[in-house]
Amino acid sequence: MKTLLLIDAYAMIYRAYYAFIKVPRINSKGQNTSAIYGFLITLDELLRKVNPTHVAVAFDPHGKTFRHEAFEKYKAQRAETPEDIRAAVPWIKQILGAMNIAILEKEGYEADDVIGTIAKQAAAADFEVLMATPDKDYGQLVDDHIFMYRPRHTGGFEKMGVKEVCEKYGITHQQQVIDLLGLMGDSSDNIPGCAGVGEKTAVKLLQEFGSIDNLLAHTDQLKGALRQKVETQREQIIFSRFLATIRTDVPIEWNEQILRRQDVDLARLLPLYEQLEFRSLMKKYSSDSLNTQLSASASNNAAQPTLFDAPAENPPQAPEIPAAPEPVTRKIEVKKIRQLPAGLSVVAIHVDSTKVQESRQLDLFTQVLHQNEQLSVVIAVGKEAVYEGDMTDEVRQLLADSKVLKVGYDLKNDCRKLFRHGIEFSGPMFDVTVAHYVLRSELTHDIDILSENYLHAKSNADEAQRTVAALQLQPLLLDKLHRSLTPSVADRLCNLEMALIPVLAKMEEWGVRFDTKILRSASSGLRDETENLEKQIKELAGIDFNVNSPKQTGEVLFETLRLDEKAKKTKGGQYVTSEEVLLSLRQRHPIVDKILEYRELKKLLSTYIDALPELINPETGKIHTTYNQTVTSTGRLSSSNPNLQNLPIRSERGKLIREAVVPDAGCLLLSADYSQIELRLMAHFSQDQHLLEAFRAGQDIHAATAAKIFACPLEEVTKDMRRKAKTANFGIIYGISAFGLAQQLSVPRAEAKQLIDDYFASFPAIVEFINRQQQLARERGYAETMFGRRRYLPDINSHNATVRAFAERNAVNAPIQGTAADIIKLAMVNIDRRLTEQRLTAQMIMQVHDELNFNVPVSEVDMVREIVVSEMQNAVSLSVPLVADCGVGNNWLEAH
DNA sequence: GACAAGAGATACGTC
DNA sequence: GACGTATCTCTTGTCA
Repeated sequence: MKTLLLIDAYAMIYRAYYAFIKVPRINSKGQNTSAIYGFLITLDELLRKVNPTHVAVAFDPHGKTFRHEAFEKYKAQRAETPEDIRAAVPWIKQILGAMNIAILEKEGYEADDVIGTIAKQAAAADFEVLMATPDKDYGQLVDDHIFMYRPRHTGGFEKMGVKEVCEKYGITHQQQVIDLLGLMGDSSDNIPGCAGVGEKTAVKLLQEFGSIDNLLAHTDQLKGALRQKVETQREQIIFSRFLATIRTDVPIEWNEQILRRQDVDLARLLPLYEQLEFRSLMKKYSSDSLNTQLSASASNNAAQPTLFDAPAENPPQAPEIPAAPEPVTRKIEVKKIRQLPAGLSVVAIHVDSTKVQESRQLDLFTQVLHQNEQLSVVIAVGKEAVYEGDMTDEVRQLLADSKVLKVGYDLKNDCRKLFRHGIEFSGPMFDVTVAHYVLRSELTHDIDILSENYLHAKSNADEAQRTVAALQLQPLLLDKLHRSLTPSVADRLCNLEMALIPVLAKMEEWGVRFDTKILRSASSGLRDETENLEKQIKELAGIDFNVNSPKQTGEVLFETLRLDEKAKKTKGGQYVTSEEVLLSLRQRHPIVDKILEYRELKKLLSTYIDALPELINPETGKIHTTYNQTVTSTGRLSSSNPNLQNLPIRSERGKLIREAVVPDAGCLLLSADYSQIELRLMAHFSQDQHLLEAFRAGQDIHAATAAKIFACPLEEVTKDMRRKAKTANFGIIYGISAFGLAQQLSVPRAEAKQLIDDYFASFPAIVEFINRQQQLARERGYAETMFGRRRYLPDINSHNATVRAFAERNAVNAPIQGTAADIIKLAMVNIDRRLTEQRLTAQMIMQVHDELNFNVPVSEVDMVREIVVSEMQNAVSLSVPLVADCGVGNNWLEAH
């Protein structure tokens, strides 16, 4: 059998060169011979292992190829070939010539086209063809006679036929390599592919659609981001496929003779090796006769270099580097604060944080910027502050002056820093990000983006420029708010949010104390338990896998153990392994319960027990969360770093974490939460008589609902009836569907539907309320809270039923959830004021949507309780009582 | 090719 | 319905 070895020269040279990159081979003349040496080593290994009867090495020509003509930029952005590689090529060609190995190079075509064409010709002549190259695109050429011979990074080569290529890439036909590369691209071959699509996604798409053509014809079957990517990059994908396609019709004549392997011409070869100082390679040929040849030819060496003196390729021109633009430094005039013009009413404030962000040392500097006759004051904190001047009494007065509007863009943070230094910062303030949140809660409120959108300012501003931008944005946003919401509504909402800023700043700054002993002692025990469970899970599965990986867990449950033949899949094509699904499989296999328990413990450990102690500030010994005032679209706050609004409470083991939330020494934790605030609002908004009565009578609202739905006396309501009524109540608030309700209750869809029908029949006023909210949203394009806070719902008139239904649920939920948020915010502002007025040292330290928590000195408990409960209950007046329950304890769990 | 960083998906904690 | 975080998986850029 005749065997033809075809080598892709550049691909192998690159590979060889980088193999020596750490310890390059430099000879005594300073020449880097890594590429040449590496290539020869590889060539030698190939010849020994394959022992071909025929061999050829293909090079890319210098000029343009047909691909360049199709696409000008093709390979334009490819990094310049390293000079050492350029210089190596003429040497390698000389050496190949001395070895009598055919060099293939065809103008207008790349090496892979030449190899593709010759390979097909050779296969037709009954050769076995091995193509030595690391490039993936050669996969498309393999057939019964043609194989890839890919270098393995562990050493050696892998012979790949049709079967191996298909297996490696997860495709069914080797020709799909073209489509695969067209989608995933190939950086080494400069094929762009579809950005954002890599190997995994490309394989998935090909498995589903078979080809690029079919994929592009059915992009409507794709979802989300992927669809976007594919649709916007249609042309690039098609072009990438073109680039990835190797030609097999290059006009070259099949000439078996020149490919035949011949003896090495040592008389030519050894002098080359001598010059390159490849002593070890020379030894391979050492024998007496060879030595004679060597010494005979050595005398000719002087003439040899001339062959290479004129390099085939010109060295690359050093690209012209444009001079870096001079950094624009704006000299900022520094003035003493006492020079402030009289009658000033608006000042922009910013506490600088560039130098010493978290310093708690008292060392303040101020700077005054003039901007359009208005003023902004930049206060730098820390010893290395860049600004001149001292923290004067004038600045202190300014910060506390109730006649000066303080404008800024992250005033909560500024408040925190000043508060930390005992400097009062109060009275009218205007944070432009918060104002913009009131205007359009669903958008982003980043100061740079606001500046860009409303002031057409350039991005990458520094803090001083941002402060000035805030000053300019203030009247603009105020005007927009007044026009959009009416002045009275806008002022009321704005005042509420702005008044909340220093309250939140204090809450964050005060922080929450955690008993780390409780957490640490729980940690080791739970870790043992999870490790134990993990072992058991793997034993039950019979294989080793990562239990933390939903993907692998799904494969174990539904492929290895075959627990459910019709298992649900996610959008991404994986098995759903959510708690809900697992609960339904508990009876099928003992592994299910183990996984559920493992997940519960793992969650507790990684999200809370092990994470929280890390977030304790060493200076204060407390955890200082961040309350985000501008993220939710409903008006709620959110909490992050850490999120203290989702500490566990439901599960037995989770309660331990709330036990770790403790007051300071000499203090108690006081916890007050609104009772059923959302359902009370529902009663208020809908004026449903039964609900109103039940709340006025102080009944258990879920039991009362059950009595109504199931048409029985209150005394006869069972636990299960109450549970269903409770779920239905929440479902109504969230605008849940029959499907969702069925899932929540794990009852058949029909039963859930019946429950909803009964609920609506029992509470017709609620049905009217829901219809009214949705109708209003359709007409106005937004939903609105009692305080006038808006949530815009552009999707309410969407033609897509799913999208529209989501907006419709929001139309009901947003006013309820949002009004509850408005109410507790108002209560927070009022409580803070009362505590200050009465000179109490109790600290409001946490807000969890319908609940407030305080660190209270024992002596103040009664007074604080009275203030908190009355301010919460009297924040607004509804048609039903607004009830706040209050408890006190030595930890959060006890206080509940 | 190995590695790190970032993005997206999945799951799950709260109200 | 509203969130934030941990983890895994995949893509991409960087350094060889």
